[in-house]
Amino acid sequence: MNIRELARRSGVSTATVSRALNDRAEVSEETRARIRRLAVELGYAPNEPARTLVRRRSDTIGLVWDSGQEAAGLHNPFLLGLLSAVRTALSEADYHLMLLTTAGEDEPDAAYVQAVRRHNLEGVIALTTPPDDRCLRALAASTVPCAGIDTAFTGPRTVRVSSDNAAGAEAAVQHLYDLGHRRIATVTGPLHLPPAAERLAGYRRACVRLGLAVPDSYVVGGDFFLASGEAAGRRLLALDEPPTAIFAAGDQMAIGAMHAAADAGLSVPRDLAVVGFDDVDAAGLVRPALTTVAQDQRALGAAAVAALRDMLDAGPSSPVPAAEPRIVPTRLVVRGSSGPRR
Amino acid sequence: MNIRELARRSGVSTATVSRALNDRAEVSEETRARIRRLAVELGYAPNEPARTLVRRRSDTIGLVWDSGQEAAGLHNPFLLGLLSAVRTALSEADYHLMLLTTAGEDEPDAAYVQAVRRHNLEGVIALTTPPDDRCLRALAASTVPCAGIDTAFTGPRTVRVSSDNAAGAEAAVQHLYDLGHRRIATVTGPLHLPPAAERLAGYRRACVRLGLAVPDSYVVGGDFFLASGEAAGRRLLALDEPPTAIFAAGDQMAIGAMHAAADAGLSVPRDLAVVGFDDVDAAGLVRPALTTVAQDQRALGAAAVAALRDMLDAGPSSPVPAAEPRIVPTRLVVRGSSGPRR
DNA sequence: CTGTTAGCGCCTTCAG
DNA sequence: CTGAAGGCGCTAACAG
Repeated sequence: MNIRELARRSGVSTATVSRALNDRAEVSEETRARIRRLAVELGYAPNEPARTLVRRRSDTIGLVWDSGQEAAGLHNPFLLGLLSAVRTALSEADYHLMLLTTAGEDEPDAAYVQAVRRHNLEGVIALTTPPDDRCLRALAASTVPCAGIDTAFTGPRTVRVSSDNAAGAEAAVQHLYDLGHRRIATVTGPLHLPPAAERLAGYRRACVRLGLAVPDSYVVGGDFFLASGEAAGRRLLALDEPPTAIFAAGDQMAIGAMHAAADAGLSVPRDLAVVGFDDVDAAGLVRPALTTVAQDQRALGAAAVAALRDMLDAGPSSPVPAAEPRIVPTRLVVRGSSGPRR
Repeated sequence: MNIRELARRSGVSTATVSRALNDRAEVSEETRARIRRLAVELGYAPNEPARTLVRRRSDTIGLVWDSGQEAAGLHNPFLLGLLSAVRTALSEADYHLMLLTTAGEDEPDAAYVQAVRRHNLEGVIALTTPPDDRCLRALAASTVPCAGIDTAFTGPRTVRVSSDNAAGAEAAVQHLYDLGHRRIATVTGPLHLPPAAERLAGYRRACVRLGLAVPDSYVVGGDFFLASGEAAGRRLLALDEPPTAIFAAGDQMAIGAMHAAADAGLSVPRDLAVVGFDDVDAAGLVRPALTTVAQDQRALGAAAVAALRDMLDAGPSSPVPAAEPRIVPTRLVVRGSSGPRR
C-alpha cells in the first residue's frame, strides 16, 4: 500500500492524494473526503522516510540523557517523569522521538551532531546530562536547536530549562522559619552542578532576608546520596550549637540526616526538623514522611518542548530567541518531617 | 555533504563510495581506505531516511511503555533501568531507537501497527505495559516482531521476557525459613498481573516444599502500593496466630508492612521479619533497610533485545522461534529487615 | 481544482 | 574492481 496504489484506487493522481492527506487548501472538500475515507479503509500510512527525504524535515527530535551515572541515582527519580512529560508534549505537537546514544569513550565528539544530520533531526532535548559530556558540548556548540533540562551547556541555539531551585530552597527555609526555627543548617549537593549551587544560593538568600545567622559550620557539602546526608547530619548534630532544622538539597541526603538524628537519639520532627528537595518516591515512604520541595516534571518537560518549538518556529537564521533560562516553579510538600520548634 | 559530493572529491562514483562505506567486498582496500578517510575528514554521514527508503529497512526498532499508570508507580522504578538497558543493548547492535506513543482514547487500534509501517520499524520492544492496551494487542496480533518485558500479550511473532518471579519468591521464603521462621505470610499484588500471580505461586510452592502451613488468612491481597501493604500488615498482626515473617510481592507494600509493625509496637526484624520484591531505591533508604528480591534490569533489557534479534535474524517467514518466555534470574539482597526468629 | 514532472540521497542491479 | 542507470515513496513546482 503506497500512495500510487491509493491514487489508482481513488481515481486521482498521487499529487492529489498527497495534497488531500496533507491538508493543502487546493483540494475540493469532496475529493479530500473520499481519499481520506479510502486511506483509512485501506490502512494506508505514508512512508515517513520518503517524506523526510523530499521535505527535508523529519518532524523528529532527538532525546539525550545521562548515560553514565544514571544508575547512581543523582537525578534518577526524575528522569522517567521528565521522559514521559517530554514524550507526551512532543507527541501532542506531532513530533516523533528518537533516542540518541553515544557508544562510549572512543566516540568522536561529533557523535550527536552526526546523528542529528543522519536522521534529519530538527532539534534535541537533553535531560539532566553531565556538564562534561564532550559529545553534548559539541552538539550545543553546533547550530542544532537544543533544549536542556538541568543541563549546563550553552551554545548558539540553546535554551536551558530548570526548576526554580533558588525559590524552592527559599520556600523551604521560610517554612522552617514559620515553624519557629532560627538555627537552620543546610546540606548541599556538589556545587559545580547548577541545581546544587542554586539551592544553596536560595538558602543563603532566605537566611539573609530573615536575619538568620549562617555560621560556616551550618553549610555542609554532600553528594546527593544517602551516606553524605547521614555524615552531614552527624556533623551538624555534634556542633556546640546544633541546628534545630536542616534543609538538604536532595531527598536522599535529607533521609540520611533523619537517620543521623535517630542514631543520636533525637526524634524527627520533635527534636530536629528536616526538609528535602525533589520529592522522590522514597520521600513518601520513610517515616516520618519527608517534607520536601517537589519539582514539576510535567511542566519541565512541557517547557523544554515549548522552548524547542519556539526556536524551530523562529527559523534557522533568526537570532537566539531566548538566551535566558526558562524557570519552572516548585511546590513545597509538607509532610511529617518538619514540625514546630520544640 | 552528500554521497555525490564525497564521490566527486574522492574521484570515484557514488556507487563505489556506497560500497566502500557499507563494507562490501568488491572494493579495493586502497580506495576503501581513501574514501573512509575523506568521509571522516569531511564529516560525511549518510542520510538514513534515504537509506531506509531504498533498502526498505531502517535498522530502527520502536519502544513502547505504559503511558497511563506510570505515574502511579507500579513498575515505575524499573522502567528507567530497563529503558537504559534496552537502549544500550540496542545501540551496541547498531539499531536506532524510536519512542512510540498513542495519543489516547480515540486512537484507532492500529496506531502502533501504523507507526511501525510509517517508519519502517523492524520490531518493537514493550516495557511493563498494561494487559488491556488495545493498540498493543493489535500490534502483538500483527506480524511485527515484538519482545515484551513484563507484558501479557501473545501473538504470532511475540516473545515475552520476564524475571523468574516464582523462583525469586521461593528464595525469599527459603531465606525466612533458614532464619527460623515457620509462620510466614504474604501480601500479593493484583493477581491478574502475571508477576503478581507468579510471585504468589512461588510463595506457595516454597511453603509446600518446606512443609509450612498456609492458612487462608496468611495470604492478603494488595495493589503494590504503600497503603495496601500497611493495611495487610495490620490485618496479619491482628490474627490470633500472627506470622513472624511477611513476604510482600512489592517493596512499597513491604515498607507498608514495616509501618504497620512499628504502629503495633513491634520491632523489625526482631519481632517481625519483612522481605520485599524489586529492590527499588527506597528499599535501601528506609530503616531498617529492606531485604528484597532484586530484578536484573540489565539482563532483562539484554534478553529482550536478544529475543528480538533472534526473530529478526530468523526472517519474516520462519516459524515462531521461541514461544516460551525468556526467564531472567533474580537475586536476593539481604538487608536489615530480615533477622532470625526471635 | 487537478495532473505531470522532476527530483530528495542512497543502494543495487547490470555492464564494462 | 568500478561506473552508469534506475528507482525506493513521496512532495513541490509548474502547467493546465
